[in-house]
Amino acid sequence: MQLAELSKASEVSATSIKFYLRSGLLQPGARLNPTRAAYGPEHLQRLRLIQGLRHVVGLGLREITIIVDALDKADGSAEQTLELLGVIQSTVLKLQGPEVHTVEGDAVVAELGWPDEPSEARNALNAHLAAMTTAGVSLDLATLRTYAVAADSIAGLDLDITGSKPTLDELALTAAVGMHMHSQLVLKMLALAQASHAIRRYGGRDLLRGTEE
Amino acid sequence: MQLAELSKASEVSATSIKFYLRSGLLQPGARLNPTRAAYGPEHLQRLRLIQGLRHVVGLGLREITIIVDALDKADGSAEQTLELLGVIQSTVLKLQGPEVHTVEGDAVVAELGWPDEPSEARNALNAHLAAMTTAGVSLDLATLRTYAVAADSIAGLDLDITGSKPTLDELALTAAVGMHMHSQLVLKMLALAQASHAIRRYGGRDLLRGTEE
DNA sequence: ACCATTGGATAGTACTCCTATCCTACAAGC
DNA sequence: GCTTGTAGGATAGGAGTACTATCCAATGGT
Repeated sequence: MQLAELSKASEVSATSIKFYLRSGLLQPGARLNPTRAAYGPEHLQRLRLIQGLRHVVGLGLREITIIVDALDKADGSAEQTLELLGVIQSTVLKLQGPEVHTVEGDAVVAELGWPDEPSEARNALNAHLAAMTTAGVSLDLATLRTYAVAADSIAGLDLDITGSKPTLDELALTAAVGMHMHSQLVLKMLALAQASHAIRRYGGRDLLRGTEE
Repeated sequence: MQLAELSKASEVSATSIKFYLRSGLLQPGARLNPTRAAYGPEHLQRLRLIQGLRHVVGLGLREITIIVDALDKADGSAEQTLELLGVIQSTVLKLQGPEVHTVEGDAVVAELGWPDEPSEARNALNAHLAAMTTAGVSLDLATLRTYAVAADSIAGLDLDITGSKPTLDELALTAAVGMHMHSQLVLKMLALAQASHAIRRYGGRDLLRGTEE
């Protein structure tokens, strides 16, 4: 398979494929001679992954690069695949941040019986709790506990990402799309729940109590 | 207060303020003469709102324009303030989408006893459910119910946005920052919960079951 | 041998969010 | 009254992202 064929099969323009090659998102094909290269099904798969991460999950090229690099490092062993899924989680859910520590985070972990181990997710939670305090958004431990219990009940459900995906690229795409879709679903469900509560409480009016009027 | 003073008070460069004026994000000041205008505290407030929406919530200028326009239409009555909060919710949580209808959405609303009324949030949920089906992300009703119950338990908590904010601009900023921070908190909590479940289940390894190796 | 194609590289486009600069009128001090 | 300086309007430029179009020499199939 050469460039034109790869382009047609993936529905990505030849120029865009060249662009991805230059950007390091796509491995170069096997060089046949100085001006020709052959691409295989792995390139098609990678292109599908890139397109999915780009247009379904909405990641930028820099973020896609992170996932693709992790993918190229992984060899298919369970350890490295778990590591890969961790990279995907932190990239899709934008967990990156400086290392922070908060008492509230520890309290939640202890209370829910979650393993007391450092992780990017835990650090992101801590960093966000600190940011909320900085931004002056009040948050008591009872609220946090409610969030944690809700998250705990959800978390048992959507881990079955790893059905029977033949390639790591497909696994990565399924995992990323699944994480993105589920997290967005939770957000939207939350929005509807809030709107519903507001309507039920105030009958569509009188939401404000302490305002003028 | 003239441009330079407004700039110093708001910590926004004079050129940026001019840019916001051109973009319609900031109302023009009271014209003193053809080349001079006076700005009041409402301009300072508006700038603080813009900066907060831009850098804390991470909205684009187009989205900020939507909120600012809703703000300028609102007169402080309860109805219009509720409407304003709806606009803020749908902008901050990115709920906009085409009108869709799904049976799952109706089932959730019925089951949770939420009022059976159309809303942007409900529509966004329906649209997202349809998108998940299209993307091939499996989702059974039991999972959806778990999400809904979790959302329901959370929703009762963070509606107390409307403490005693003297101006609509301050109310809008507090509401937007609160919604953003809480939704991100839920996402991060969910990530930690998932990571914790994974560690607890697999002891940090053997996450994969149906893969090679 | 020939002509289209390949792949490499450079430059340009579209979009967003500013920032720098220029210009002219006006205000205030002397 | 005159100079100096600042306001405010407008235009152009700049940085970042994600492509897209074009050019070109080497080459492969016919």
